[in-house]
Amino acid sequence: MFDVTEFQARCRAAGLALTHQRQVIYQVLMQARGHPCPEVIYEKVRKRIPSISAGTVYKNIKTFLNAGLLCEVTLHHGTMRLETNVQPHHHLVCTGCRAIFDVDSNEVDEVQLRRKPPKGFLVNGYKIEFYGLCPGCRKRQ
Amino acid sequence: MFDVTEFQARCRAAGLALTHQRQVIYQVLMQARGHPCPEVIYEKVRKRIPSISAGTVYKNIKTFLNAGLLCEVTLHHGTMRLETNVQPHHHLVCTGCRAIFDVDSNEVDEVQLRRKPPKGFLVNGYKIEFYGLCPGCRKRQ
DNA sequence: CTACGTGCAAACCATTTGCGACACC
DNA sequence: GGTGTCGCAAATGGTTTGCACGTAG
Repeated sequence: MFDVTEFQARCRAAGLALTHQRQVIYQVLMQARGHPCPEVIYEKVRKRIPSISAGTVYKNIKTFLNAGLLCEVTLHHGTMRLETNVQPHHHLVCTGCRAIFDVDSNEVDEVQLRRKPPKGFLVNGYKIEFYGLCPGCRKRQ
Repeated sequence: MFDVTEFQARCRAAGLALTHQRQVIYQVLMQARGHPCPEVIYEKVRKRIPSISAGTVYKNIKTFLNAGLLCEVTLHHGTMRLETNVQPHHHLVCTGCRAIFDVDSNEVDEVQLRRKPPKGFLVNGYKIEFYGLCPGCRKRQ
């Protein structure tokens, strides 16, 4: 699951100091189910380091994003949804409670743009979001 | 482009009063290039109705969303990105400047989940987001 | 005339920033 | 020992809310 040695190595590779706070934040991120937002992370981290500040959590999340240790679920502005799964994959989103589930790349067919993208746009990849209702929200309706 | 009569009809159908503010907001939304956030809309509306308040714009955007006159680009929390194109379609997102372009459904292949979604999840549809760099951001790099 | 819509101002929440103190390397 | 990191607290930015007044139906 969480491998300190590997985390150390990755930090060193990125030129980042290996602080206790960072280890805990990363560990919490890895162990978090779903695709937590920074606030949730902050809450969980605070259980282990009560004195930690929100600023530190936000700063380190940004640092991890820059270092490629973390991914943002979408690129749109707003509340971040995070995941340590850096491998390309897709998402299944509940339109009711906005829960997010992972869908492996090999579970869906390859997609290709039939036409050329607009003048000069360079396409690097894509993500698919499937929408629907999770079991809980289905019952509630 | 903007058809007052149709807007009237849609408002009546949804049981909404036809106010001047609403007409201007909707018109601005329709004429807006890209996928504007509420703030941008607010700015543009304010040029025509300087006395309008941000609250009114936000309230009406919510109203339009409920009435199905408007779509949110993503379901994730945070800053809204809006579009009046209610037809299903996909997006091309610039990872540099976060600009969003539309991609018509018939420009990409149909996608199917190869495996069953998690226990009891009911899938209604999907959206594809292509990522890349727009011409402007390509130059800048 | 009455319910719905508007403007205003304050509140809210997530996130960012600046800075002095502290810890990793 | 010096740069990078932390904690704190204040600032910011987007969005929401409550309420008194105004207007569409």
